[in-house]
Amino acid sequence: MAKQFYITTAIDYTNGAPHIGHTYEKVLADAMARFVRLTGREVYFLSGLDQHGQKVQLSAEKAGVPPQEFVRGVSDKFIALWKRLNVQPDGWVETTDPRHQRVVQSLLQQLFDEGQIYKKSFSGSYSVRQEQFLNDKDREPDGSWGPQWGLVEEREEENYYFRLSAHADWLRGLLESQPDFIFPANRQTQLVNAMKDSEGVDLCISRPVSRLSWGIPLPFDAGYVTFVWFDALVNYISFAGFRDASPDTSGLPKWENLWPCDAHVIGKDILIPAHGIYWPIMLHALGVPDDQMPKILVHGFWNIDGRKFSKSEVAEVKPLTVLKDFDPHSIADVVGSDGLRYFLLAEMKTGQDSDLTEERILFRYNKELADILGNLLHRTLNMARKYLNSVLVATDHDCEMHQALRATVAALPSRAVEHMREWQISEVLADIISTARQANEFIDKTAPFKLAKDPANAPAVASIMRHVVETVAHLSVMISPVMPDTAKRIQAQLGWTAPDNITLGDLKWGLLPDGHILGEPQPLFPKVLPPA
RNA sequence: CGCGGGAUAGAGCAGCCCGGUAGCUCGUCAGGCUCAUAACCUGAAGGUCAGUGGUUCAAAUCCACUUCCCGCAACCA
Repeated sequence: MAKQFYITTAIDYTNGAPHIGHTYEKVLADAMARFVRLTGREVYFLSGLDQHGQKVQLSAEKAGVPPQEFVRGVSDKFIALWKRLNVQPDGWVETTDPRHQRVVQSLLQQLFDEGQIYKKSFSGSYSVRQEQFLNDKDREPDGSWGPQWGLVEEREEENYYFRLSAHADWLRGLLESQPDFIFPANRQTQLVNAMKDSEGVDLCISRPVSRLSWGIPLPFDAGYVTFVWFDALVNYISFAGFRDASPDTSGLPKWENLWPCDAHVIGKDILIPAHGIYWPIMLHALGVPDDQMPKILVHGFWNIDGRKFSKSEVAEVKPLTVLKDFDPHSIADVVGSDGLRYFLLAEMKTGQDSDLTEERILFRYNKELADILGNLLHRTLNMARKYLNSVLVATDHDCEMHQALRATVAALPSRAVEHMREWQISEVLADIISTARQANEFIDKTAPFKLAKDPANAPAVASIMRHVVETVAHLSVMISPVMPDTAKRIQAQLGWTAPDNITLGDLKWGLLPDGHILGEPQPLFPKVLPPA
């Protein structure tokens, strides 16, 4: 079996409800997965949730429920949102899964046995209320500890550490020899720079059970649980069937078919140090060879009014007219789940930051989706019904404009593949909308609504209609990775269904055969107008 | 001299790697069309490409410096 295309997302922390940032990343990865499938390659898409840790434990206590119950509630919110937005991973991570815990413990035991994990003590300022050590970053401008920390005292604690520093030179070498380890390239530069002045610092991987009980116990010391890194990051391999000799591997894929990962899709906030330093070094320490290192795709953030997205600042945003707020559900309520998917992927150039504004959301929806694409289908089906009784027939009629339209459509797949080499989905979408514009222009220039007045022009009218309808059929397939529901709705109106396993290579002119009967026109994207 | 990104028509962006008198979408103004979700198509106005200096026959594009904006700053044990 050929190696599958393996794509993952960061796993989201189950401490609060999903917001637009979580949503973008999952929609991006989902569209990437669907696109790669459209090229004919098998794909395994993994996503999920990080459920352990201090904050979850505290939030659960505050809510007065056991952590399991708290985590379940938040997890279900993520699951419901992904379902609504057609984010469909093949594998689903929940770090409380026993299959995951077994792999984590096995890895830790291996590293402990090899002497890569050791115990040492640390002393520092400790906030009793927040149950955590503080550092200088947490101080107020005047150097004092803020009231949110409560009583701060000096405390000493023993913990387990992973010998991260022992592998720093190896990582520097890897970054030099594999310049495409991280995309976009400037992120790799940033990482290399960040490592220049790195000192010999090791990674703390544990917490005493007395402080943190909601986690995976260390296999070699029952007094501690695993702290974040060896729990969360390991999901990428534990749920990929790594070390699947354990008794229960039900539902897990075959490791040999997946690894190495083709794209760890993450936000720029967790590249350094987690995914850029800890993760490759962990893999290296575990014996993963250099040519089996994963690829990392770093995406940007959504800004609101030019500033970083933050809950406290949302209130200062200029008033919205039709959106309730920028919650993913609120946006989908107005422009639909595909409208939201389209906006997120059309608006952001993969790897960079973008602004999130109501104006842009409505523009993308009303102008591009409703006016250009939706209206194209609508006007065409309407004319086909009037002039052709909705039946496609063969004619010899042809001219330069027909040829030009066919050429544009024929070039779409290869252009899309080219753009997707750097995951520029926004460019693929721009091509699709541009093609729809060309089809609108084609209609205006050839004017079938005028030709139809004279029966002698019947072949020309039939040919024009057929060209536009065929174009829309191609567009429906091209746009399906981003708007899966819309693709189906377009096809339903065309009276056509693309085969489930259709690939870009199947997109030859003539998807709709002679005698094909078109369906009824129905506005695809009802306009969203602000209240008067 | 901490690191990275950005500064291009009223707005949002592309072009910069591989120098050759600036492009896309929206908005504005004017026109066309009438099949269509008051949708579609065409044309026009609008920019000395943040600033200064340098390299060059020629710079938005290369180099240096400056200004402003955004984000990050691994050791949260």
